Amino acid sequence: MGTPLHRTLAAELRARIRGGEIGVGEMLPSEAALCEEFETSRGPVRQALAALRDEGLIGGGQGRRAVVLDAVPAQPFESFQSFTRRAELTGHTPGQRLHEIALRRPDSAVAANLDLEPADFAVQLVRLRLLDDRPAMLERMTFVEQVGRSLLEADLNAGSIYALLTSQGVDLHAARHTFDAVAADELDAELLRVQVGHPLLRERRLTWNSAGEPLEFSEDRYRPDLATVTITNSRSGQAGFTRE
Amino acid sequence: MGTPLHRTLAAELRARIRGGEIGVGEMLPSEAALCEEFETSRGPVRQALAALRDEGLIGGGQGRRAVVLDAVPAQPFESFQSFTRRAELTGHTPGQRLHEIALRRPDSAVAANLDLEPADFAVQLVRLRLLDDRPAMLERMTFVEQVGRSLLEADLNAGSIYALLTSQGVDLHAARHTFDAVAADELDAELLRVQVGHPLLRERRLTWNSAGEPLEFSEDRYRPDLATVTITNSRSGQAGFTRE
DNA sequence: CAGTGGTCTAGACCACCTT
DNA sequence: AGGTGGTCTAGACCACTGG
Repeated sequence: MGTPLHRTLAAELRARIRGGEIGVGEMLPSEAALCEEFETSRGPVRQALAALRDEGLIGGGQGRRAVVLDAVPAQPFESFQSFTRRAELTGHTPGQRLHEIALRRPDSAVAANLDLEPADFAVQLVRLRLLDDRPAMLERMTFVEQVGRSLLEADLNAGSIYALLTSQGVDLHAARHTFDAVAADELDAELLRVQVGHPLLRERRLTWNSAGEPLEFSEDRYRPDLATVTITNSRSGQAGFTRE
Repeated sequence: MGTPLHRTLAAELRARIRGGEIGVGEMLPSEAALCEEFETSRGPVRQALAALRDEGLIGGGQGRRAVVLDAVPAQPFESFQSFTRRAELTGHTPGQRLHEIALRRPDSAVAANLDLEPADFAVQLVRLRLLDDRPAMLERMTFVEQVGRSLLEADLNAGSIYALLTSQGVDLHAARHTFDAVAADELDAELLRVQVGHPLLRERRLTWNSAGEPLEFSEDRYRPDLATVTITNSRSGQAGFTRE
């Protein structure tokens, strides 16, 4: 025996859900029907359904057929890191306008987060992000010089920085995101087209490689009427992320 | 039939572990032994063991006896749901002051999220949360009547609502959290001791059971100088949560 | 090697939901 | 009333772990 039957069944059902063959809100076949289709007994079928239930993919109850609750996205890390990816997942058109990019010594707070010496340089950029052509988020990013160098020559009005860096082999492995709220300053107000003092959702993010070395420290500010951050978590431990 | 046998078994084994009858690092009886002791077949025994495994209480593997890993599980889900738990984890002292609790028909937006009919009642409460005696967060919670009833008689100035509900067997299985920023309204300003219009971090949360039925819809507002939300995610998929 | 858990079968009865 | 999932039984074979 290779893979257990119940794992094969769970994978098959996940594929049908993800592929849209069974849409959100629609009912799964009954356990009896699945038994017949896969020529097996109820044991493996129920084990597979329990796995999907744990993942939050399906719900239901006694006497009722199981119902598809969600069609979970595949790559939680990437979709959480990349504004571009998230926008595409939620059906919006992402855009961007570079405001500035510079090679300079970052201020001491940023340097401390990136574990830099006072003399070290970093690549900093300010970029306005658009959703369906409306200004939705302002990002102030700082990359350690080694990683940021290539950005100086890249076309930053083209698309996702994360996709670019990953394609160049940069090992973006994990990140810590901290959320709070701030009042819009003058630059925020100008670029996001809100009043000075308007409440903005702030995300500060430290990204590091698999050796634990910091690569990026950034601060993003969201217009709350155009963009929010959503996290789904369940008791089984799985978590998924979106922003829209 | 009243309580299913596998639940009774799980409760009995939990009690033995929590009571120290089977210490951390010690082995559980074999499945066969448990079958004999409780005069049942392997089905219910395995279902009970699977529940303990889910809770992180026991470990083990093919060919090996199950081993007690911990007497009290610390679930990532719970630590993300519970302000009390998070405060304790970060070394702060949590506190709370109940502002009001009511049984009423919620407004239509809340009712829609909880999938309620216009005539349905729900339990709503407003509670100020403290960190080291300073007002840090204001929560406006709504529970479906079935779940919220027990809160009307509970001492809500005592501690965690999530711990209370879980101990009563309420199946809190998954949640979706949405973050943005809002300006403080008059109630926020009074209780959190900030100016009207001050930026606050807002979290809206929908919690549901494993059948996919909504149980709770809440809105929390954080003073950004006293409390933030932090999420760590990595390419390997697992995610962890804290707020401080 | 024997013991153990992982998996699967083929039934059965009950409680609940829909009709 | 019939369909459906929740639960339970009493077997069976396999893969892995341990002495």
